[in-house]
Amino acid sequence: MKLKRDFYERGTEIVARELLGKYLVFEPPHKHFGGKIVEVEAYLGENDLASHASKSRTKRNEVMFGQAGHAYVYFTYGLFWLFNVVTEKEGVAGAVLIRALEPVEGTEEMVVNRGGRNGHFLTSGPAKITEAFGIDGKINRADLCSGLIWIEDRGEVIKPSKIVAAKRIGVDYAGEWKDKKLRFYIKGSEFISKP
DNA sequence: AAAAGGATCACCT
DNA sequence: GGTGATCCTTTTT
Repeated sequence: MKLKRDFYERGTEIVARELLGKYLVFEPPHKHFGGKIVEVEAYLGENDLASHASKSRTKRNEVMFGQAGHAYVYFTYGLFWLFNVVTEKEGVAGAVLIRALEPVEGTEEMVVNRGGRNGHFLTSGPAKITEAFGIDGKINRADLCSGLIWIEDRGEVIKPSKIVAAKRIGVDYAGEWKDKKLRFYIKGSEFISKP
């Protein structure tokens, strides 16, 4: 069942943990993609130097301050789109970066989108996911409580003992925040982006 | 180890 | 309104 607003409208870290084992579903016209979330990162509010929200409100990051349950999709390194989910009450910044999926539905189309790559190369990284699904800036600000893209609970429960907390990837510029254990993944999954 | 690539932001004029 | 450094990555050497 589709996650509702109140799931997202909580603390970023708990939302991140609970997104593990849920399914990201994207349905553009005549297509259907689905994948099980196996790795995420929490990006907190204005104090978190790794978070875009740390430089207070800008045109780019304002969606992070808005209503929970919306998509925050941004472009980086001149090449890649990254998909995040907005958390916290309206007015409080927060987002969860979806870093890795286990491909489940629409995999043939994903292979095409990924230039013929297959297996664990399909969605084992945040920019690989968006390429595989065909997600780009048009999805930015989309409401995950509507019909284009959403996250659903299929009844799987990930035991706390199967969840690993680790430092986030690619944020070594973030001073004292760079080593905080705000990255979470399912232990043993072959689809995570980095061990 | 490093290139690929463009939007964004901080900081100038 | 222009400039330059930077970036929540991926792929290839």
